[in-house]
Amino acid sequence: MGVELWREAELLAADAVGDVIEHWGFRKVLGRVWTVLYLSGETLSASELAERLSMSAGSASTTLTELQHWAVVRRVWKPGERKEFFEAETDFWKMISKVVAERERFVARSARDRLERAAELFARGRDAGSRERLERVQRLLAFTTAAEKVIDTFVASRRADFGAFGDLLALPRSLGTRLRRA
Amino acid sequence: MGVELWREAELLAADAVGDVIEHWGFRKVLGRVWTVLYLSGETLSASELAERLSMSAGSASTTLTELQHWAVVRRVWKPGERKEFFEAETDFWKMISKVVAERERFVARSARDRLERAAELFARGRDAGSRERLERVQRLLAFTTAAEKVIDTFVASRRADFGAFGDLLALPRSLGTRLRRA
DNA sequence: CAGACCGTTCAGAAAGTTCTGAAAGTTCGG
DNA sequence: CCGAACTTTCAGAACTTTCTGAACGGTCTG
Repeated sequence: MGVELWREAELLAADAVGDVIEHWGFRKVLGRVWTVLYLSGETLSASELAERLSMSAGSASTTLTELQHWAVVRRVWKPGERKEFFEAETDFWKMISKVVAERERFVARSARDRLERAAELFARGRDAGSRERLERVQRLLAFTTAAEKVIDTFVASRRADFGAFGDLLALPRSLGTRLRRA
Repeated sequence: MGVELWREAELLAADAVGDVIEHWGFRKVLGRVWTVLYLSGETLSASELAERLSMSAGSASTTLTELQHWAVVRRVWKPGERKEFFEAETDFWKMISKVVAERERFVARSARDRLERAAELFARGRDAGSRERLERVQRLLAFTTAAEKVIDTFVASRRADFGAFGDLLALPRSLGTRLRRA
């Protein structure tokens, strides 16, 4: 009877965390599963988790593998037990630095690659449009470089300073303004 | 003839930025439209943008309104012109602080509200499961409070320090360990 | 004040994502 | 090596998000 009460509360909390996690670009269930594990304070089996969150065995398997990949959940072997058990990681820094190091770095990198290809194409053009755009795409490139630097610093020191982005994107005064001054 | 060349490059760059922006939880088109505006360096009309990115007039309208909401694009009125024109915001800080202040704060807030309701429910339970879970959900609450503080500091100073999260979630030694010690 | 022009809205279409359930795969004890 | 216990994989279903295109409403011009 007491159990019904906290099961409801557990789902409420799990869903709240699920939303935050979804907002960070992951699936909601990832947050829900982690939360149920965290609140339980002990290890749980995949089937137990599937049952508590009414999800299929398949989904539980996929979700737990993914959580493990992000180092947010640990697989625990128990001697004598056929099933595998899982426990929540509680070191937030471990979790977030893995995500930032892997995922954010990847995004920044792939954006930079593509911007570089675009820059090359602009550089080939002889017309005014290409020349102007080349200059601006180079600003975007400087921006990705700065972003990569912030990511590295963050992973190393747990701090991020966005001051450097200040006016990286600002465009030089327009031709009209320049002429007026001269 | 020169134009064909840079139009392709422009789409490449726009799509690269689109991916980054999507990764941040917005629609890809938002990034694409901003990029075309940024690279062009001048104001463009909604129809011009729709044409360059092969999107419908409806989509262009919705997208531009949303970009404006995030203060990432400005609407510019030109005397004598029937259409409205748009230009890209280039002050990165303006853009990101608006997003963080509005969106991240909202997420943190709503997660906290729901965790508080869950805590109340756990507090009502008299059994051991509820008591243990109450303690842990309180750690999650402390976490959201810390997160809200980081957000405020970030908006005010352009810097974020995640050090405080360190061991906020860590659980006390388990019963077994405690007994072994005593 | 009729018609062209422009921006917005919204129902339904299209595209994209996530989940289920069943089948195949793996491991282990007997 | 058989069968039970458990996990993984994946095709298709269910759901969610995003886009299109047509209709509407406002505004300017001749």
